[in-house]
Amino acid sequence: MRISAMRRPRRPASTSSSTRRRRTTHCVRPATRRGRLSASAVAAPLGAVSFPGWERRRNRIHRASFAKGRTMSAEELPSAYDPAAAAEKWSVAWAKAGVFVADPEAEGEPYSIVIPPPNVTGSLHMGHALNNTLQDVLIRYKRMDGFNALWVPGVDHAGIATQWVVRRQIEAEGLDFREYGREKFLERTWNWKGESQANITNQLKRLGVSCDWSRERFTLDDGLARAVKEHFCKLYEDGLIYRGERLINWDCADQTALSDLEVEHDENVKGELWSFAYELSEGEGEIVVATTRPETMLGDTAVAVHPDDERYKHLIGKTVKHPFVDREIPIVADAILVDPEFGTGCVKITPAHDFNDFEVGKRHDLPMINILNRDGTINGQGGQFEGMDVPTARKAVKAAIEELGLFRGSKEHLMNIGRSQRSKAIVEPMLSTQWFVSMKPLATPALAAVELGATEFVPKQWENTYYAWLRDIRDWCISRQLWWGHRIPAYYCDDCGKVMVLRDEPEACTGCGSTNWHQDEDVLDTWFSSALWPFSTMGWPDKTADLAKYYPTSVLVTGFDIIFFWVARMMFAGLYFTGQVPFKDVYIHALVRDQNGEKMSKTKGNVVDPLTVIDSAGADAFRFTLIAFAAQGRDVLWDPKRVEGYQRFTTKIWQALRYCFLDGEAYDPNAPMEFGPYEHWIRARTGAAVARVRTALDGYKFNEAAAEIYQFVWGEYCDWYLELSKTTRYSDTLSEARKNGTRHVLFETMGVIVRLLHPMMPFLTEEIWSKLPGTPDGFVTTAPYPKEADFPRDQAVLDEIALLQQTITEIRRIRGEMELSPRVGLRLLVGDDALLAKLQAHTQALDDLAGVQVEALTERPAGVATAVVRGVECVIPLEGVVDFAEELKRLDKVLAKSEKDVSQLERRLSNPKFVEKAPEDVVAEVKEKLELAKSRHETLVASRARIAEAIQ
RNA sequence: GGGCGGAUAGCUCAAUGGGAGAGCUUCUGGUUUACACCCAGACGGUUGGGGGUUCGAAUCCCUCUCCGCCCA
Repeated sequence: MRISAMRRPRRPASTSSSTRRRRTTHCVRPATRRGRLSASAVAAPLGAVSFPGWERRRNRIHRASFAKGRTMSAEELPSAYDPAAAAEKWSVAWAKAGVFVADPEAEGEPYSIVIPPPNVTGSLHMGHALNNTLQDVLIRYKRMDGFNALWVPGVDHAGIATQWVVRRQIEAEGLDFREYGREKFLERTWNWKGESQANITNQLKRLGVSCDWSRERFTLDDGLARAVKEHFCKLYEDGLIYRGERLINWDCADQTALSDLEVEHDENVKGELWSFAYELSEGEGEIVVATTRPETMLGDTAVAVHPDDERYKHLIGKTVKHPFVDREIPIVADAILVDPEFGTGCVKITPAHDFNDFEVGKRHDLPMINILNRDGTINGQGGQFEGMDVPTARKAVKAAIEELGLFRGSKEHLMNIGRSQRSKAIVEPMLSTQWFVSMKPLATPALAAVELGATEFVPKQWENTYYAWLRDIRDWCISRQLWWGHRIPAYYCDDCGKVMVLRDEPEACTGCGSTNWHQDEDVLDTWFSSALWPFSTMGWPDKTADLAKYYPTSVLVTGFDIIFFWVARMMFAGLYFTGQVPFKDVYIHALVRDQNGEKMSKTKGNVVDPLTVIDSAGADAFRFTLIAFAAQGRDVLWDPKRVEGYQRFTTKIWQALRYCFLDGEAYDPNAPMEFGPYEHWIRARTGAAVARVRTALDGYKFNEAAAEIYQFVWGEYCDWYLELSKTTRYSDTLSEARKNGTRHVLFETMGVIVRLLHPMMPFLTEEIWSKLPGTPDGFVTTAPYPKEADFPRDQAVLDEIALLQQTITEIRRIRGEMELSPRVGLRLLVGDDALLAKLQAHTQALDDLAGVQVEALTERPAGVATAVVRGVECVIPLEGVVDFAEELKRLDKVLAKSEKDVSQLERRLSNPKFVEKAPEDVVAEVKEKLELAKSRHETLVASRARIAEAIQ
């Protein structure tokens, strides 16, 4: 049964306070208010902003402002935060002031990061947004914390990826890529690079990153080209780069060699295991082999059997006849490759087109016959099949073999197909002359550096990935038959054929003196230049001030997908050329996926564009969302709802700021000020929050740092301190010094909040900082990061306010559960003098926040609701207000919970082994909990009995 | 074939051996103004299944199921 409506006067106990509040309110609402507000609303910058998501809201809020006519302070505060305007304003201001430009001569321990350079293939995706947000959090945190911080930005030419993009553009115009020509292509690609770089830079700036743009680099710029030449020449001189004919992965679409890492494998593709017979050259008989690639038989140079296989032992050393080309093929014994259990136990060997067969070829000194042209068609070695592409040749070979009667059956077979990561074309293993890096000597120190802890991965588990690759490393094919990239600094004499590897073009052949020479047409693998990034961007191979100050870098922030491609290669290049690891920490973050956990990709159409999110929610909310999602070792499943939530967080902060400014004019930082318990409390809580945020950031626990700030701002500062501050602000018994103290702490705490939050929400915090009174001039960007030691820890006041909070929460719960309107004024009768005294120190707060008047429990009214605070019974007289059957029901529910609490705690303590073996403090804690639970339970039982009695 | 990661409230995610939290959603009550993008309160869980270690397990070990990734 619902209570009868009983209007509760604002302050039942003291009507004076309510009139007083009105008076106070009048003080901050001068008669001229209306005129001022209209003017300021017209002048507000909001109208000029094109910001789709905020349009509706802004209009509404502005109408509300007109209607309400609130005055802030001497400086009118806009009624809503405008993220687009703030972003624009502060990006320009920071750039103009050069606050992110690092000075190696300046003081401060160095803290440096080099950006993982985005590819100039277009624009940035969510993964980049996450990656750069995390770096910005770190660099802003450290910069504020007194470090000499440098964050080097830049972009990567991304050879094959960019070439592919531009090639598609050319082909979309109906032109042939090869005919287009190298020179024209390069010109066009440079233009594209300019566009893409501008696009990326703009995106990064919109995100609010604090890179040092004066140091922006590009992997193909002059300085880095010099570094790459040095890299190549030094390794060559040291015998770690060689040119040789090896089996490589050939991309027939791009017509280039690829490294092992650039090949993706499609798993469990349905294919055909196709068998045919080779007839013995001499005598009767045949040997049956099976293959998934019948056309490769054109390059077969052996058939292998297991040496112990009785079926074929007698054939070892004999030959079979190739049906299409004039070639005798030996039958060899190979125990490593051949599994006698699989198929017929005979394996055709094509050393020039299969990695396993290549090894067999080396073991048995077999001829290696390349049957493919660069474009993937069959060459002259293929006889009658010359000129066909692979699929055509496959059909034709099968038909021809069937015609000869050598076909021996076919069955379905699941297999893996290698494809080019970029062109998606099927990769053909092919014998080819390329440049390689000897990896073993480079990998060893790179492994040791991580094993010994010179570089640490976070989370640590990624070190296993790194180890696994480096321990099983193969030589790195670095030449690419592309046009976009660093040209290999190798020169060939046209007369004597001498190979010269030089930092500068030769005047003449160093062998024969001829001036007829040509440079290698090929370019280097992109990662060959990226490997140098941490030091090439700082001026290496010169000895620069930047290198001296900022190298090795402090941390590399990147995704796990390029641990092999990039992280490992930077490690061995860094160690080889500088003798130092390139970074102390490697923070590996997750991939951003869509809500279904799928990788975002253009083909799936599930891509979320960072700029769209920034446009609708603002960079601050967007960044905060990414940070809150960035739990270690877990993928980020993008959820638009979360952005909305954090957008509301920005609003909440802004509204809190407006509250601080309510009588901002009255605040005087130089006037006398005193702090009350609430001021002492929030300052102690602030110190604790600062400590937690710092701990989280120091351990790369980005999501924890975000959660701590969110909880502190919303759950403590707004929900409690702001409400409690009203009791002081609107009081007419408290001194002006107390009120000034409250205003001071409101602003002071807001100042701490914006500094704590700045690395995550740079624009909002800078905007607020610029408006806060009592803060030093300058940007929050360069203000000191808060320290725990700045705030006194006052355990007594923490306990006092915790008690107040518990009491208020208990009463609110009773109100909620019994559906008592907040308008209904209640009395709270406390049955313990000590508790009563403590609560009476907060009568105003209990009235404002819980709507109760605190009194001693002298006589017990017939009908009450019961709250138990610290084991003490507090009753709320409810006669005529509430149905006691309801209260009985409610108490039964509470009792059930309380009983469960007690029995659980008792069970734990009744276990002698627990008391014996568990740490003392744990046992003591449980005992204490039990005492509390018991006394609470007893009180509740007694209360219930009294109510039951009253009903009868 | 080898390796790694994940499975926790309806949803998205936290919680590094001391009886599981947040946001969103849902439900109840509230606009006497910092904020309805708000406030107050409630509901919601055999932490994928099974076994083990331990006084005590979401957490450590084994095993099974499902999902994702890397390598060969």
